[in-house]
Amino acid sequence: MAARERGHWLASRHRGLEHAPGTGRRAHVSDAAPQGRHPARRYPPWWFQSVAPRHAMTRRIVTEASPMPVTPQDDPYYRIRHSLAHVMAQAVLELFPEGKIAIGPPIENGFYYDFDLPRPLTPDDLTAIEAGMRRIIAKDVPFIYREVSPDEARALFRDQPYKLELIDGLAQGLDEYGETHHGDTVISTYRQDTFEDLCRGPHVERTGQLDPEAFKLTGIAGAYWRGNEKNPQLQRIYGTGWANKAELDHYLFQLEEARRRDHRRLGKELGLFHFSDDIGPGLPLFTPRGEIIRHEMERFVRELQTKYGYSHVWTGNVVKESLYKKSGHYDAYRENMFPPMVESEDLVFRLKPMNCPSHMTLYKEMGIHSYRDLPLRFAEFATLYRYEDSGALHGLTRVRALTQDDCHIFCRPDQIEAEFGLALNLIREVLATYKFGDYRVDLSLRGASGKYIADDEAWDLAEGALRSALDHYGVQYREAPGEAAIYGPKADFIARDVLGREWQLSTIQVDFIQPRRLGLEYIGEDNQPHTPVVLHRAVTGTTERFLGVLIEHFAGAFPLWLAPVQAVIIPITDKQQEYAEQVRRRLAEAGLRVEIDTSRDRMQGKIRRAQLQKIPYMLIIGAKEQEADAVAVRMRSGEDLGAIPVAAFVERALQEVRSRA
RNA sequence: GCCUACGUAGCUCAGUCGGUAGAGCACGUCUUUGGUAAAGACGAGGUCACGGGUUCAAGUCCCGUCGUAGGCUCCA
Repeated sequence: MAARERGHWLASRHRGLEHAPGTGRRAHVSDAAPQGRHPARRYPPWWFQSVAPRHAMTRRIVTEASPMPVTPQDDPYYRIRHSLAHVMAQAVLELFPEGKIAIGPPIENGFYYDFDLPRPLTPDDLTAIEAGMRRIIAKDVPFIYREVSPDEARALFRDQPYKLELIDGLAQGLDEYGETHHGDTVISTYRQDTFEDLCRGPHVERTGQLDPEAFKLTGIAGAYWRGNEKNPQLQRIYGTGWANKAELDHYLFQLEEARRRDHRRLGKELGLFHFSDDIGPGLPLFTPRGEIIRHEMERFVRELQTKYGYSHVWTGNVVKESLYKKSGHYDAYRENMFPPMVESEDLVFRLKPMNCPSHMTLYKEMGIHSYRDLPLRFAEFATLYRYEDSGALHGLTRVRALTQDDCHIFCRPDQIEAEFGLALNLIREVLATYKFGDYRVDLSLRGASGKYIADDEAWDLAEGALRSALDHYGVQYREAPGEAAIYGPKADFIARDVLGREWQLSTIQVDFIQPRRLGLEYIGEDNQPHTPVVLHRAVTGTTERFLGVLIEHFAGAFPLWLAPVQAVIIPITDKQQEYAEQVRRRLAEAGLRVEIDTSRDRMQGKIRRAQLQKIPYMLIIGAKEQEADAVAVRMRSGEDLGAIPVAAFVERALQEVRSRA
């Protein structure tokens, strides 16, 4: 059903930009059924994969063609987790002897197994299953390997339809995920105790080698057989498994830390935004404090864009539906647009789900363009509206009203490399300011499939330009064949936050197709009309989503320039009220966001509240400070700077704001 | 959209076998005027998401709707 499958030229054109860059949430290594065609990823046990699969899934917006399986070579926990999956399957079958088993691989942090069971599982079942697993472990039975012929395998699993399907695939040289398998296919099984499973291993030698205190079943979820929504939905049980209890505890602690940083929780605690049933799902409301952060974020990108030679345009929020019929979005994107506003049969409007048709229309309306006028860089911070599936909504990171820091660069083919480099620099500066020091770049290229627009010359030109720009700026990148947009290659910037979770933030895409389709032109040196190239580019992606990421990245403790309240004045007694107001006015006039805590609490209470609100500076004012025209500065870190003259504090704070430190 | 669970005061949560609703924080009033993470007392605050149903009686049981959470799918 997806346009991409129909091979429409627009189908993946917006994968990134028109779709909030980075909202793309593709399968993550730990969750979806492995597809087995990605290179193995190596990681130490305490690296960022230590975040729970469930969290990782919602947080890691990494663009992967398909999830990468954990493989025995690169994961010391493979045997433990794979063995736990088998033990769990045995425990489940002991409870449901008629249950059907599907697949159960090890994943980051643990394992899962998919079942087709006569009734839905409940959390109580998990407890019973865990108990069953411990009994099996206590038996200390061996894992026994054997190879079988396809016919033997079919006989062995005659009551297991999912296994039979796997066996048929194996017999045809496919692996267990239906992918082409390299080398000879050997059908093998592992048996422990009463449970024998189709499996290539490896496993631990005996169940007794599994620590009964080092695993935990973490959740029940629906999952489609082989990840295809047309297939029956199975019940998946997730578990986490480690070498010992200390490791499990460490992992659970990290989960707790991730929960503590959850932007939905912090957004509420810090009073930044709300969702309301009266407004609608996926439509966030920003409080005065939340709006300040949005404003500062946009102001920062706007300032930089201006410095880099971008101009800003405004194309509104409502567009005639007919434009999207011309651009092709109507067919490819209709499902994700809010329903039409019908004035008459010939006059139908839509809320704008992406900027590019509007920007390209503006380009045309502005008259005939000379090659000398290019590049034209149209940036915009308009809010777009997309009717996301209800099940896809998630806090600020997946919303139905999203504000992109979007830009369309109209240029000549020979300008692509320079424009790419310009965008690259801009992105690097922005990410550095937000303290995303660790990021990587995926260069998404054409794959073998036929979904790409055929124009080898244009593709080669675009790819060459991207490569040389990346090389020129010394950016390391990983090639991702088959990940390009249909109309051209792109570069996705994947940043890692302080917890090591990855987020696709920025993206730069090269589009040779849409400008042609919408009839854009410029007059070349040869006095002939030419079609410009359009670069789609986003820096932080969308304000909403990036704010969600920032909240988690900073755990709500924003740097001074972003902090909604930069300083709170804490008078020790009522006698300092007047002086406090005087100080407040001086700071406000200097451009600082400052409040006085006028509550009747004692100083300790006011400090506590300011700490919990993660306000960068607490300015304590008592008789001594009033005497000295000073404030006693306590920082959010707990550090006490002692009494500082008001003017000196203003200077210090302004410097910190200006440098966006 | 699909699977499962959840929805009780502004927030975080308790509420047993069906018998007219509870705590802490926040909020208000009063007392306390304080030196770096919570002073004390009193008070107000709920159509138990919404709509049906069963029952003498529903926060509690059943059905539907909406929303949220964790996954799956999607992400053009």
